[in-house]
Amino acid sequence: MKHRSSLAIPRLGGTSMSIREVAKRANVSTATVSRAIHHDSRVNAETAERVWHAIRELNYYPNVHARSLASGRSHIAGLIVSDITNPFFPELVQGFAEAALESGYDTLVASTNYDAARTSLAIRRMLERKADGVAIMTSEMDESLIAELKNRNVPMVFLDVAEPGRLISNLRVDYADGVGTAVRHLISLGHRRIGFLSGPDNLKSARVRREAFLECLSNAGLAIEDPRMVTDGGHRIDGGFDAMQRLLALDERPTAVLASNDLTAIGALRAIRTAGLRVPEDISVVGFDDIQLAAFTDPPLTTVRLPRTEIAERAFECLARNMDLGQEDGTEPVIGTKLVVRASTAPYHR
Amino acid sequence: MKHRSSLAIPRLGGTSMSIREVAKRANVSTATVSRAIHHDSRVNAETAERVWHAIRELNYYPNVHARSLASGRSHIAGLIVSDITNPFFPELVQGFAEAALESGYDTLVASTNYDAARTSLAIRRMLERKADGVAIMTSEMDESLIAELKNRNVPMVFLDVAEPGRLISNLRVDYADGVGTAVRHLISLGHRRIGFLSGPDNLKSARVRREAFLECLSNAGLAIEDPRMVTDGGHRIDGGFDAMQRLLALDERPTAVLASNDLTAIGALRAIRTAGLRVPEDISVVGFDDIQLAAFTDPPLTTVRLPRTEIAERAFECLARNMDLGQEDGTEPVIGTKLVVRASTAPYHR
DNA sequence: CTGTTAGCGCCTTCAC
DNA sequence: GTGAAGGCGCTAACAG
Repeated sequence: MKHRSSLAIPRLGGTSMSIREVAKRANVSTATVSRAIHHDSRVNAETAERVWHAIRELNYYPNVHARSLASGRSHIAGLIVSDITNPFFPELVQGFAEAALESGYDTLVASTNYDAARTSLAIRRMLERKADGVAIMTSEMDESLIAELKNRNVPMVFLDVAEPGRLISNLRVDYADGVGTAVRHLISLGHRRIGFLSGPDNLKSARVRREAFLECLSNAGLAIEDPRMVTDGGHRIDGGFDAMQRLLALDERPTAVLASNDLTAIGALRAIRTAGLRVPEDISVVGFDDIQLAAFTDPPLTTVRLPRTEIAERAFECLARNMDLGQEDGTEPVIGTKLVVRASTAPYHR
Repeated sequence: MKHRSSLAIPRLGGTSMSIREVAKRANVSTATVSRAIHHDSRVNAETAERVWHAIRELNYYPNVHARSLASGRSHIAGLIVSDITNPFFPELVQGFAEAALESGYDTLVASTNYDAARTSLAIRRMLERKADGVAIMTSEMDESLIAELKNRNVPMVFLDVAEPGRLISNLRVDYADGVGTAVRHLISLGHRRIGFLSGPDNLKSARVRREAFLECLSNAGLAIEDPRMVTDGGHRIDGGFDAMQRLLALDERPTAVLASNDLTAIGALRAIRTAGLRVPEDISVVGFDDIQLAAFTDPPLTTVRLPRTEIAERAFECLARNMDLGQEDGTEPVIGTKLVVRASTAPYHR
């Protein structure tokens, strides 16, 4: 019989005790301990109590790796985001991780940095760690890697970029509705010349918002003539700043602008003030997302709230449906938005 | 001989191929495959190449759980933060995760939400997942759980709250220096009545900043007479807003204020503007941290930069030192700060 | 209701 | 330089 040398020097990671010692202590087999831990109804209540007693006494807890290996389930939920540094994501991560935790899952977060190579890496890590399900909350996705996940029957949930299918869910955000509400809000305030600070064109959600904006204006009989009224703000503060400056330089500058996200709107706020104009007296500004900061800009930003915590929770629910409930089909919950009126919008007055 | 039923229905998580199939394909034993994977110098170069070829052909990658189980190392680095939703942390998480990834570690992030119970839970999870090292970047720490990590020889690194020791490192931020630079900056601009928006008193780093402020003023012969010039902003935007209002209500209001963090400063900015005053013309404001947002407030915030990415990288380095280099002692790197002068400070003029 | 036992996939000593 | 084989800690048949 071979023994792993029982080192005198404590090796890193230390030595934890195993199910066997609990078994010995409780005078049962390891199988029974395992059952007791999993609250298997077949074990005698008294026996179970004895086992739990031993567990507590020994301060034992299971080795998840052994468990994963034997059971084939890792109890890890993957979450892939674009950039945790973008204020949109932390709440998403938090909400997801929390929901996961409640169901006994740890969350493995990966950031793609909007980069294809890192996206592959992220998915690779999910595969390696054998994530039981993966939420992909980014738009840059690598089809072949996704296929790999699909092949291995890993449930997935996307944010607005996929069709639901077997083990694949999709959260559908009703951007059009959000944009519509915002535009109608501006129109009802008397604005007629409304500009749009769009997001990156390769972002589907950004395209959807822009299209919705255009359509909405057109429906209201306010179709845009000057194409320069729609300009790219890149979904970032500096981009929004530059884009707004472009709008301000127009002969007929807008009396109100809608931004594709809050960061852009914040940049716009600054550009307007830098130009010596006031918000909302001279120009009204509406954002999109309602990041925490939006309530604290100057003036506080009127914006369309995208409920990130709800998105996170729904996303996990979709996965849990497949992971824990044994369903094989995907779903497509719709995520609503809500206009939050603060102080960056006001009635038009010439 | 018993077989695990080879299901017709693909079970979740799918079936991945194992080292054995690679071995077969490369006409070697599993041991050799294992060695090749780990670049063990004892394997013949040609053999190794054959193995790698097979690996690529089969698109094989190792099962980390089996690996962890057998090797006793999880290649997981734990990171415990207070609140990922606080703008201070995302960059920290990102920097840490990136550094970890480069060394082949995945990061397990846990959020304590400033709550003791959740802190225990976080540490418990680290233990369960057998993290090879844990960075604890929060101040609420549970001594007994920490002891548990210590017992199991899990390397740890703290941010400014612990003494270094065996397998324990500590990052020491030179807050005093940062505060000093900021105060001297204000003094050199001619300010004499300087207020301080402090942080929560139970936060060691907040206390250090306040003490440093007091001492610095006193050294400059500007010791504060009115205790109301130092008031708690709670390290949050709304707290900063309220705190600043209190300062503004003073008979002799300050001509400049230093905030214990940027969030507080942002709240102060708003309070000042709301009161009809201007920054920096009427009051200068200095923040602390230099969160991304600081560059985009109005006016852009002069602040003391706390290099979060550097902190993150150093933290991982400390762990790696124990995890990978086999060192047993801890270290205590000093993290410097740097004054970033933007537009929220200006010379005093009556 | 409980015990026995064969793996899960990999690493690692030992023998060749 | 390579192979054989035990064991990491746990789960899940299967047998009682």
